[in-house]
Amino acid sequence: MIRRVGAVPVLKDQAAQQGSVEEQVYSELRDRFMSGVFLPGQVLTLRNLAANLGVSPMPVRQAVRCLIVEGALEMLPNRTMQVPRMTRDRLAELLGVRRALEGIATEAACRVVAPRQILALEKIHAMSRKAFESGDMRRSLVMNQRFHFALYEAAQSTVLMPIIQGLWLQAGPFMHLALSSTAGMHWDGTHHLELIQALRDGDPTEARLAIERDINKTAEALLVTPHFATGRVEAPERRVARG
Amino acid sequence: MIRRVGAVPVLKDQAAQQGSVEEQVYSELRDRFMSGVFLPGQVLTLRNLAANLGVSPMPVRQAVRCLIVEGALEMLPNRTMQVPRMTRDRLAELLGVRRALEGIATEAACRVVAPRQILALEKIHAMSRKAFESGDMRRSLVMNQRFHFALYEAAQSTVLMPIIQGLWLQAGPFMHLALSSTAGMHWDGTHHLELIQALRDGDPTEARLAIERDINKTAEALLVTPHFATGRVEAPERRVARG
DNA sequence: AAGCAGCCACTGTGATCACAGTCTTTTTCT
DNA sequence: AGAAAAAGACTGTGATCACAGTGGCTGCTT
Repeated sequence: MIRRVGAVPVLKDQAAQQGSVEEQVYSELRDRFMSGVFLPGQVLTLRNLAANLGVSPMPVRQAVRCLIVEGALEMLPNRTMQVPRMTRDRLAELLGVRRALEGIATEAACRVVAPRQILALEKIHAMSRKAFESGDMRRSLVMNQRFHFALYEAAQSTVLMPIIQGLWLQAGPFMHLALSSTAGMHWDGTHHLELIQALRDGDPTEARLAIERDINKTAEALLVTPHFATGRVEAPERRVARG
Repeated sequence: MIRRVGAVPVLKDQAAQQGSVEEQVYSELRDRFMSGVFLPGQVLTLRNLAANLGVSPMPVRQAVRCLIVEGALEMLPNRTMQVPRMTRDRLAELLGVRRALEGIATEAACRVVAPRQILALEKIHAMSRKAFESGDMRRSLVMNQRFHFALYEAAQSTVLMPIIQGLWLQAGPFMHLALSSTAGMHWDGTHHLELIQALRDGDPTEARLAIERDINKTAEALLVTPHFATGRVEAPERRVARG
């Protein structure tokens, strides 16, 4: 990638990283959504994102369009884009669909998972626990996400995986906003251990139940937070310097 | 919309139809996927689509990118785009997810559906039956799709609806290829009537079972067709005349 | 006549420019 | 001083151009 004067290239410009600039932008923006960089209600503009990423507005346009289609971003009637605010109803729906689809994915994964993958899950869970105990909720959340995705990846479903990723993408900004504070302290990874045991036992039904319990636990923690959409603006646009 | 010389404007250029050109293109392409205009394996190019729709390649680029993200379109390593071929495994996955999500949507719809909407469903079902009996499988399939979406729309879920649409979008080209022939003759709308009755009775569980039976019936019809991806090309690119 | 090299049409991608809206801010008038 | 109006900055959108990579076709060479 070509460095441009006056820009801050955030994208790794390692040789031939992968694919087109638009794909890199898309991937980078997804990461930001999943890791809580963007806040619910925050307004994004094409040119600001482009300048921030050190690329022209063109690839950003397409990436942003895709994010809108996925529901990760919202287009207001004014044609301005903002990361959606969360309502209780919408969150309940998202968690309900997650429960159904991640349950299916977990059953499928349990039938084909390799011992090596179970070990990887244990490792990720340990990192999540460690971050949790040291109070780094942000990191704990990211590792929790990696745990779930590592599990579903074992199912090798090209149908389920993109849909589940889309669900996390939609819930990402709110989850980080709600759980990065001390409100997230109610969560512990108990159900992850139950899941791992079920995988070892080769018991798909129990594995599914463990994941459902985990999602229910997350739901309990999320539904009691006071961060739902109200009338006021939660995260005003962070304007960049001009001139 | 401005008519351009030498082009065939397919998009309705009624005054201020809705939104941007890109949205119209996106909507039009979705309709084509859902109505069997595109065949599995068919290769699409930006400039051909643009010429065909009577617009510049720019809005088509973004619309196509969104379709790729949704899984309706596939990008080959050559960076050419083709509508994905279907495999038995992939179809089974799609139908499995459909069963889960449309089951949830049906239960939700059953709880809030209005008598007027049930009447609308009966009307759509009648049209589907009529087309079916007159041998117009293409139209029967489209009406069947409208039946399902009218049902799920009653659930008013902004989470479920886009996902279900995405699933139909992915299966659309193959369904039309497989069922437009006499192979689709095994299907009848029996389960639709059972569903309508369950809606009248206000019995969500029975409504869900009726939809699941309907999807299973579709699955039986689809899985016996010989149209799955093989080595040979099923639908070579339809090239347009060149100057 | 068969094989290989070179050419040409065509692909998606990215940048730049122009334009019509919207929203804020400033200016002007009462 | 307050309200209305106009000017200006900034938004997403679309069109056009340039470019590198790919594929297939043509025509020369052996």
